[in-house]
Amino acid sequence: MDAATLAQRLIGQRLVRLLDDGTRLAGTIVETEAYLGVKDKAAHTFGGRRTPRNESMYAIGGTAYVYFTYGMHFCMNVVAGQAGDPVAVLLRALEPVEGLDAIRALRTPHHRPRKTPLKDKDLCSGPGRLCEALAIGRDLNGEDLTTSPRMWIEPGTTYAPRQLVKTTRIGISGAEEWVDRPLRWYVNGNTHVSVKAKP
DNA sequence: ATGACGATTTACT
DNA sequence: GTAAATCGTCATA
Repeated sequence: MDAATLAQRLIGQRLVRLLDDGTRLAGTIVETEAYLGVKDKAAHTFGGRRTPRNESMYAIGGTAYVYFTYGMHFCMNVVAGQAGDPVAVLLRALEPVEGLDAIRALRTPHHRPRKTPLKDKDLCSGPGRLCEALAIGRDLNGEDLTTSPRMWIEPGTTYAPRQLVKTTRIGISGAEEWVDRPLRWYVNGNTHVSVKAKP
């Protein structure tokens, strides 16, 4: 499937994470971005670049591509294409629905004390935040979401196409003519979305 | 071996 | 709004 189609279909579905201790965490996907592979200047695989880091983008659709960035955050993608076609969808925000207490704890590590308690809308509103919230790290890179006992996708809330906002992607200022391509989708009015488009 | 740079988040002014 | 935090990765040498 192409990444733009998958990005829209993932909105409303539920990302589920089962921790080793049996805790079940989950959130409804409310914001996604499509990365179109070798032709997309914003994608890690632009021009066919293939390295140990982005290797799982070349895997079959349904694989997780988890990478580390800015020296401190993870981001998670769902690979969209056939094996060898490195297109994927970045998950940018979830509306947390299961395991809120555990999620809050994961988002408040002891080495990073908080001045004020986190509001619900700040728990999973960003690609780095949602990975921290669901304990998604290196060990889940390359995970097959269609068979994994640790992380998978379930049906969730159904949103009509007209409830989705289609706009530009975030954090890709160096991508030249791809900067303005509308390849980000989010649920209109949902408070857990990371960055809203200008009205 | 080295250096520049992130598909970001947080706190502070 | 601005800036700091923080380090794995990759291209260059």
